[in-house]
Amino acid sequence: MEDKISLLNKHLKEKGLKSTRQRDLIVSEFFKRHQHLTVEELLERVRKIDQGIGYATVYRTLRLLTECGLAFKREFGGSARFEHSTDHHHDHLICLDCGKIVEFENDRIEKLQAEVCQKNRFKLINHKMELYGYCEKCHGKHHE
Amino acid sequence: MEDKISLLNKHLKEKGLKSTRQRDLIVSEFFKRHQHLTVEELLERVRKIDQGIGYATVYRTLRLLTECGLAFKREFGGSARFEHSTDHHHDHLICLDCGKIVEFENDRIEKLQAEVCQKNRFKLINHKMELYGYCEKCHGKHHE
DNA sequence: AAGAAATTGAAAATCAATATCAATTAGGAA
DNA sequence: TTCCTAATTGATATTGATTTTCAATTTCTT
Ligand SMILES: [Mn+2]
Ligand SMILES: [Mn+2]
Ligand SMILES: [Zn+2]
Ligand SMILES: [Zn+2]
Repeated sequence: MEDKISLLNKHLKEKGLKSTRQRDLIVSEFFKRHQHLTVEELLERVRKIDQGIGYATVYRTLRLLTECGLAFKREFGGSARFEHSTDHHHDHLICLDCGKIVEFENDRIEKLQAEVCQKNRFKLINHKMELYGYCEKCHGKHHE
Repeated sequence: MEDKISLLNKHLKEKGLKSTRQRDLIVSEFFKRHQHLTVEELLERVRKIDQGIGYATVYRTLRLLTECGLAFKREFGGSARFEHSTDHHHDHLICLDCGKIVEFENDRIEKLQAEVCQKNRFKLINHKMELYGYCEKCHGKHHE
């Protein structure tokens, strides 16, 4: 977390941007743990500490983090979610019932995706793979 | 196309829904060829034939087709796109420059996805896989 | 032909996200 | 420190896509 914040500060300096009480709070809450948060959820958390944080400021801060490569924006449907950026690419399993998100990496799939692109003469830039289903707990529920 | 329309009529009867001039036109334009159309694009086409079609009616008709399994809704970013439903599941390659959409099926990837779900004890319901990049033509352009 | 229920188009409402703007704040220069 | 300017903030308005509302019209069954 410290290195992430110093990377951000470096970015701010370079771009002539400023460090503010609100920005610092939002960033430090965001980096507390690796999760996939909506703007709304992060806003809720920072407001527990500073009542007056504006809605737009959270949007702006997450955009800033995304732009400087410290956060990834995910569009799973509904509101966008943001997570800490990671060294390795990963994809997601999403529970249709409770919303649980599980991350996975699968090199074999990635290789096959590259093959598909080659076959179709596409230069692959990025991809989105989301597996939707029911997590163990929720699947159990459905069978009473 | 005929069978699709008779399937739709069957669905309408069952649900006590009606066949209208507008609905029929929108449906027949939609089924003319297999494409991935936005509401806007389909509206444009039907308005060449009937000026007065309202855009809410196109939304409503595409929702109807989706609900009765005759259309798939795709969310590639920006406005939603709709395509004819197909027997076999397929995924998409999307050109970031010209928007070209190429369909593909890859059983090996599907198998691996199922494996990932098993490993994580998820019951897989559906998935989304979109490969974004540059088609041959557009990749060429970028290297002048 | 009559009547009930569905449908239509226009306009308003919704939802997530972005832009606007006056007031405030940060941080480098003096 | 104090000044100054540019960046930032929060509230609010706006946007873009989609859905809803509603009065007028149409369909379809009797
Ligand atoms: Mn993740
Ligand atoms: Mn398709
Ligand atoms: Zn679950
Ligand atoms: Zn292209």
